[in-house]
Amino acid sequence: MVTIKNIAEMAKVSRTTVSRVLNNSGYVSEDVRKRVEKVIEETGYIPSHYAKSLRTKKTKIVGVILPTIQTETSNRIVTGIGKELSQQGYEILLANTNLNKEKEMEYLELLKERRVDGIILIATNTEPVLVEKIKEINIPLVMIGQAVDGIMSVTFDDYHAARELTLTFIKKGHQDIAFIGVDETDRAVGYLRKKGFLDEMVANQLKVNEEWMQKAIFDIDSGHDAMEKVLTSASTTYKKSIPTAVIAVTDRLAIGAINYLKKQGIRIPKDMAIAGFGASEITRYLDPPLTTVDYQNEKAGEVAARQLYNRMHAQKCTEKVVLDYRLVLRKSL
Amino acid sequence: MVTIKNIAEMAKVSRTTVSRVLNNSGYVSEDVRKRVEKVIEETGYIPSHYAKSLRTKKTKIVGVILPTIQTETSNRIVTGIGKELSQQGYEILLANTNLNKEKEMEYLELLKERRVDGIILIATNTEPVLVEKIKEINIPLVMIGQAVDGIMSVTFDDYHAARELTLTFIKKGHQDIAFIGVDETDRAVGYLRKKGFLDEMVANQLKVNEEWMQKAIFDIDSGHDAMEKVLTSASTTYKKSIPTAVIAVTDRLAIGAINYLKKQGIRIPKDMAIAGFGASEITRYLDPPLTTVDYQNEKAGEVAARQLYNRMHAQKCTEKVVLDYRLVLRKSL
DNA sequence: CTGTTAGCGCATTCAC
DNA sequence: GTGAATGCGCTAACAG
Repeated sequence: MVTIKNIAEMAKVSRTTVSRVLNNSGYVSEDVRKRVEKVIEETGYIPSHYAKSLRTKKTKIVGVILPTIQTETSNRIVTGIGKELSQQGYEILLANTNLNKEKEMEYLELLKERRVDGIILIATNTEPVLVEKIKEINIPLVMIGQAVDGIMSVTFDDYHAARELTLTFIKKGHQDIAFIGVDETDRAVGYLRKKGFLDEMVANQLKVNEEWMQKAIFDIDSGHDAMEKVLTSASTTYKKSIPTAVIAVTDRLAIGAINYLKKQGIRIPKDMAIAGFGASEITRYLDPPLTTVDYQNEKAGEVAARQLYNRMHAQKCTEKVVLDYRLVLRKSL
Repeated sequence: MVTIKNIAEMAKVSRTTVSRVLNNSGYVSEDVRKRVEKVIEETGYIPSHYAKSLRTKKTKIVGVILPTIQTETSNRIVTGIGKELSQQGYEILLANTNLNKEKEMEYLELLKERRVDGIILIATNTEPVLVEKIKEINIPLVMIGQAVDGIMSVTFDDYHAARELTLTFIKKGHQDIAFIGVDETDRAVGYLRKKGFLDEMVANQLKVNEEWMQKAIFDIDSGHDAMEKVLTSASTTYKKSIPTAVIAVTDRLAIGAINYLKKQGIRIPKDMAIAGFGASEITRYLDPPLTTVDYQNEKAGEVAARQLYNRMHAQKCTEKVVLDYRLVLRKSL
């Protein structure tokens, strides 16, 4: 492997000079520069970035911890991060936990070991141990999707999105609305979206039937099963009534629910209106197209990256950014 | 930042000894080890990986170059790579070209600069400049999705998958089959899948109507438009006939096509049978469920990672692996 | 404008 | 078992 030393010898200059032309720093006369560049060209020399890092204390690497790469949300966020960061000459070290919470902690250590300049954490939980660890490793970090005191974050306005979506249902005349949620340890998706729904119902003097509130996990089939439970529970209670609408906290859950509804011959939106969250691409092509909430995930990634960049360069930067959302009203409602 | 030197001083041993306990190498007496470990624990010392790399010439990082992270295919491949590699203590440096071919070359240089131990390239083309660059940088590399002489690769059996899928259509009685492809510079998806289709048609003495062979790009709407062209061209020719089936080279294209068909009131599969490639999750939940080809992308990622690992450790490893596929027959056919 | 010197944090001889 | 010495490839004072 050819090094800066070799180049220096071949060009009959000092290593410092080579370093100077490499980094365009300091003054180098035109002919010396030419000479050095020629040698570099000939040898195909490419400087070692980590040797440089050892000196400069900057790796120009940002670690991105995510729960799974297999969702559109993650994809878009990572795309956004990548676009923004690559412009600044940073690369991304991928840390995919595959939904394993323990790995989140491990990766935090690992990224510290790698001396990444910053970390972006696409979070699914806000447990104290995690928060503690984050503060312990002491690396600029911004969290996406969940907000925690003392940690920079970019979040979505889950609460108000849920409220507005619910209100839209109500305005359309729906009073009996079912809800498919997820565990509340996911504060953003599990807790806030549910709270938004409930608060808006109450604000409109509407009761919520406990049996129509189902909890699912993050996959399509789970949405199917939750929908089934809503309808079968309805038929076994004294009320014998059925909701006229259902809100699912993710598009995938909504897709699962739709699947069940279609199997039962329940027409959408005539017999049952439905909506999801996330604006995944496919929702536009469903039959009928699904009403959903667009959070502009890619933008979230960009914003987070920019926040991190500012933080890494000790510029002023707000602690918390809450991103806007956009209701995407389609035929399913 | 606390370093190995500090630890050594605090534990009243030499740096060498600290290094020994860190790497479990050489002999260290039990009490000295305890002492050192205690100091490490107290200080929260985490060794610098890149300083280590400078000495060992191993970064334990693998670069993954991909055209886009926004497709299920990529996701699954990356997931597979990640699972396999993390077991071996490697991390992934993400290089997302966002479908920009020039960036492919840039990233190759960049990864060289970062001194990654190996590279996995999810390729969309096999242009000579790219191949040349790959050989020039001289880093263990395995390509996924495309095969090139002299480069290790993991590919899918696109040709035979296309043939078998086509044969399945024919056996169901279809003779007039349309085809939605992509540009042939993508040898695997564009060229091989098309060739498989054509060869199988010919092998069964079936003619292919030129106007039913449409070329699209990689998005859903493009599938919609291609389908439209197939049907409108059909109605303007002297034949006045319409195909009874259509094969799209990706699931997304198929979804777009289905969208158009439904708008036109054409029933699937009664009036028009259809199939795609890729086995994306959603195909299972479409109405009707879409027949497709499962390439086991995650496995491809794993295999590629294992191949790369072997290559990096100078073990014997086959140059080219061709993965099996599986037809997923569903109601759309 | 250019070279000398020094050292980043670590692993690896080679002595003892 | 342990330590001293050395150098990986690079940048950053500091002279000149």
